[in-house]
Amino acid sequence: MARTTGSDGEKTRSAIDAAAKRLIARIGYEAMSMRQLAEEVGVQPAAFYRYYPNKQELLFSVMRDHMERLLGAWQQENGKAQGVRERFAAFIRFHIQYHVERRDDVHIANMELRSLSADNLAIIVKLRSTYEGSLRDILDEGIETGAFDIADIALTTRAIIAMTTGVNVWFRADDRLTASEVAENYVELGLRLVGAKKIETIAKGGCDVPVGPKIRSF
Amino acid sequence: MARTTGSDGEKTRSAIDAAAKRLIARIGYEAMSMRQLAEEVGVQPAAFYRYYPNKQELLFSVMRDHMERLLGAWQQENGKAQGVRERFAAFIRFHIQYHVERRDDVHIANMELRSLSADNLAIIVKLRSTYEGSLRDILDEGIETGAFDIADIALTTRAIIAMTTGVNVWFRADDRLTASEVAENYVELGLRLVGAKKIETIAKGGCDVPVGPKIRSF
DNA sequence: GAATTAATTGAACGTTCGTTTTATTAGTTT
DNA sequence: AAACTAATAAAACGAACGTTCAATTAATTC
Repeated sequence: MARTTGSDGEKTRSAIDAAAKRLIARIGYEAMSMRQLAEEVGVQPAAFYRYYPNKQELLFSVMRDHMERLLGAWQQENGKAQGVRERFAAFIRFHIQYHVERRDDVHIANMELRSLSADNLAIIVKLRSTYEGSLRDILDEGIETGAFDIADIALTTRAIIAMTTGVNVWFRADDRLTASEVAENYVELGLRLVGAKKIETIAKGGCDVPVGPKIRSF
Repeated sequence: MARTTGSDGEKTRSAIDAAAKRLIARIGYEAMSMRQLAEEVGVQPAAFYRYYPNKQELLFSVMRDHMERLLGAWQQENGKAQGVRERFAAFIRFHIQYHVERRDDVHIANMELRSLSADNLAIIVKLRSTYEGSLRDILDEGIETGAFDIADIALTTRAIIAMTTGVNVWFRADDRLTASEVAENYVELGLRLVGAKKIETIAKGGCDVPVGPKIRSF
């Protein structure tokens, strides 16, 4: 046999992408064989090479696409919020929602950096630090305006990224908490981390009574 | 050739362990070949099988040993601290110090779970949740005694674990912060996360003025 | 010093790896 | 309907994989 009836380059390409994401997220890039990928797509291994020059380029493409989509989505969201506190909350909401919605993409981006070639790694790391830098900018602004109380910005930025990204490890859609409930919990945790003062508190010069979300664990 | 002069089973075993940890941490379990490992040790590939039945058992051994060492070390540390607040601080200090001291072990434990067989995974996951459970116990106690203010214990536990474990990703020994400086910063962040009240505050029924460590970022 | 055990080598096993080449058919254009 | 392009299959490439086996030498025991 050769070309199959109803075969379509675009459909095959996206089928390859989808299958690759699933497989890489599940078993890892190194563990995924091209034959495994081909079978998942329902095609012979050789067909892959019409769409990508090699396995490495597939991984890079998946990660680059994800990072650019992530950055674009956040830039769109970033403009909406008014005030540092709300911008900070918006970042955390966005970050967690996005992570939950595109689990595989995010998981690959977090786990497969070491499988990238040196050149590709440099590109992805740059995109990643652009994204993380946008959180840092919010913390900077929060300090300048006096809304936040932060001892070490770089360290706190990393702490928040790690904390929120960690959701991806344990979150399941059928859990007791929905994605937005988790997000709201993390907004509160984040506000605590940055030492956010209540808006009235800043004006009055008073002090905060900690208020958390109403959801309690069992 | 056959047995080499000065060859010693114990030394070879620990050389294999050390090389394996380095390699797996650096390039990953799947990416590490037995020939690569053997060369790193300075031995022929076949020599490995005198010490481990197969590659999987090596990974499992590395991870089990690490988890048991971690648990043992924390149990030793756990008894010392007085009061919930100090116990909590001790956990964070311990966790970060241990992570910094045994980077490779921790990195492997975090990254290579998916490369374990089902049976081995179950054992490691159990050890892991025992460790994380000991943090949760501290949070529970903090809530009961009124020292902490936490909306969702399970979620906050995970947030703290993720935040502190994340140190391993970016910490370098030659960074601007020493391990214990980082640890102290994270103790403050942790206390914020759990809504810890100052000891005097609890008695007086007053409110907190956030106080962070003195180290500022540049 | 002979017998035994410990530690390793060198060569090979069959399998799977990522990838390439060539041929063949499906769809599109002229 | 002929010519052309797109999309695939089938088969094979050499290299590398984890692992096994038999032979060999070093160290230890008797």
